[in-house]
Amino acid sequence: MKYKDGLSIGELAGRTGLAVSAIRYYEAQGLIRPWRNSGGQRRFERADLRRLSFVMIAQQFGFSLPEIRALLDQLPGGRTPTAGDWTAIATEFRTVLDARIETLQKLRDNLDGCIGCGCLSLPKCKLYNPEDRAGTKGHGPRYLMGDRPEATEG
Amino acid sequence: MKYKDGLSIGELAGRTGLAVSAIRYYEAQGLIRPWRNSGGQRRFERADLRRLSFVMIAQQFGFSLPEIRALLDQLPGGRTPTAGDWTAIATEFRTVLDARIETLQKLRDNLDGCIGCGCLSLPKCKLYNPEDRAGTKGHGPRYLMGDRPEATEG
DNA sequence: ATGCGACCTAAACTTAACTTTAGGTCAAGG
DNA sequence: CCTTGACCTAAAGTTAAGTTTAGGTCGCAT
Repeated sequence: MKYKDGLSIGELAGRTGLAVSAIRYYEAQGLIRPWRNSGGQRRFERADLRRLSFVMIAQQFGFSLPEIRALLDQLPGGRTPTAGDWTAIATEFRTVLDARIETLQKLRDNLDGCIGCGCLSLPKCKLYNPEDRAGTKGHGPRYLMGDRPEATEG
Repeated sequence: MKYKDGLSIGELAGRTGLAVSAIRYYEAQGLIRPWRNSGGQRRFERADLRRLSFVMIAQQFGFSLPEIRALLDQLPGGRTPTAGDWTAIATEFRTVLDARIETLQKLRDNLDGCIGCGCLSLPKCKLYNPEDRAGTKGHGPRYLMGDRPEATEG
């Protein structure tokens, strides 16, 4: 198959290491927009290799497909993205990554403090709601590593 | 209800911020082992507050319930865990955390390099299989951010 | 002793991110 | 022309980590 005709889904799968079914799923989620040839088969641009690779990397960082889609939607619509287009996204990406590293470091430091003092459950323990990730379901506050501040220890 | 009689599941839920259904689920997964009163209702030790808090923290760090269970299984069986018992687990925990932070930093640094050079898809890009988390399903290697090393860029 | 909220079990439902299956079509080689 | 593997769609299945529902029981205050 000539490059001008685009890549088949199997070729894309071979290049990226993704399963064919996963690529179809990504299309259904709006992460990628192949066109169809006369026979109804998907055809992809070479730039889609980069798009899919970005999806894979972002997933490793814990991004959900909708989040990744939001990032990809910033790429230009009418033309093949340039290195500059990708750099803009990578920069945004990096900001999130920096924040995540910082959060982990803070958590680790709190844990260090708790190892040192052996508390791990008392109100003075700093491991209270360190990150809001787990509390996003509307269940109210969660009191970590033991009792609530006003509770007495038995 | 007196403390000697243990805590009810509702009390435990109120203290930890967890849903009652979640606590029952954790029991089903072997993370916690309440006894039953004469009427068949669950009764928990106060030490279980700490156990559940640990579960919540470990989840924030991305641990799965089976992984958390493996950690908790290291606690002594016959007696209430001491601060020292918890410290041993927290130390192990910290090791994993350090490794995770280091991985993220490496990834970020690779991303930095790519922002600088604008490659983001060429074989020289370092963002190849940076972490094995995504590749644990037996799908073979995944080639990130574009083409495989031997592929020609079009 | 009675009513009501807290509790019980079992089973079905939920979401994300896919894979698998079933039944058919396309495309390229011999 | 014919076969065969790659491709198509739609729908059902999968896993983790729970929640929700349905139908009943417990326990405590009045």
